[in-house]
Amino acid sequence: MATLSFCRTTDYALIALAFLSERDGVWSSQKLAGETGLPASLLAKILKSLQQQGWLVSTRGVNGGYRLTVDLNTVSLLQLVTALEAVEPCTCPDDKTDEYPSSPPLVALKRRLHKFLTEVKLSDLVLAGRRIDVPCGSVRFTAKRAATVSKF
Amino acid sequence: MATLSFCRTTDYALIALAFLSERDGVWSSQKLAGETGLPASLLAKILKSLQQQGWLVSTRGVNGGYRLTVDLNTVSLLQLVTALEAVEPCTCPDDKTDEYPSSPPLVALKRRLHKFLTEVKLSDLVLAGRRIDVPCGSVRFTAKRAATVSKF
DNA sequence: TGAATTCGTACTGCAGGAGTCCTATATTCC
DNA sequence: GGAATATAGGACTCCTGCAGTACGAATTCA
Repeated sequence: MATLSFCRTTDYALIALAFLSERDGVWSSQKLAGETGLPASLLAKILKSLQQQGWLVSTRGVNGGYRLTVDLNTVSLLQLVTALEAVEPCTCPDDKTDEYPSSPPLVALKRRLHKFLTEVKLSDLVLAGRRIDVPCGSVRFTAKRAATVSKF
Repeated sequence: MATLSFCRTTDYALIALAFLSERDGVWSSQKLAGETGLPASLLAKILKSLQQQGWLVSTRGVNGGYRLTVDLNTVSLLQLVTALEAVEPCTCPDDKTDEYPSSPPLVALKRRLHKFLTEVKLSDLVLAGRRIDVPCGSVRFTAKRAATVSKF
């Protein structure tokens, strides 16, 4: 189902960006996968997307790889999510691309979520993670797919 | 893709609940579908889920249907999302059901999202929608599927 | 009692996306 | 120049959300 969730792609991207932000230099997708424990195939795809966004610079060939070129303090969660999907920021909610009626409560929901995603910067998550102030009370989404369990 | 999105199920549920909260009486899924413009087949399934949550009471037979029995002020967005999926609230983030490492930034993200989802009550969305204070600046998720466009 | 209505459940099909894999291209080093 | 390495880009498979349909069970009403 996953009615609301961050999927693996977002998770992996966040992990990779956090890793790179704390380490200088060039990292190949293979090495990055080894260090972070993420599946290499998907990580490669994600890194390519991030490079296309201009957040990473890629170098081919021997000793090549990716290097972080953006300040995570300037990147919002919305930008990350947008970068990784077929998502477009919308300037006006009353456009007609929605197939089913965009009812008022739905619009209100959009606005809230937009605000939330915009306000959270990736650096916030990295720094918060470093502080390890992690009490219980988080959320876990359980997918039905055996190997896909955590959704965000 | 849909890395982060409310899917149709959540949207439809919200629309249906908002509709019922502003109208008293019993509504069959057929009538509700007619009034809201939602597909009857999926709406019927959603209503059943909501009934199983105890938010609606169902009556069979002629003049049967569903009736809202919960105060939307007491229902959070998290509860709605949870009710509609194979989602379990998690009491401790370090359980071992996650297949990939739950890195610190990821945990921080979970906490933020959990907080957001918990704080937004369904009544907030209904009331906000009624005020029609809807300036531009919302978000639109564009799926590739032709008839599926808006994701939340 | 029987007909009409409505929920409950199961089954099916389709489309799109997540995730994997394979090949082509670019770069470095010997 | 050739081998090794790494990104670039596509093609492919599988899963699942969405939707439709059909039949059975429960309830009302004539």
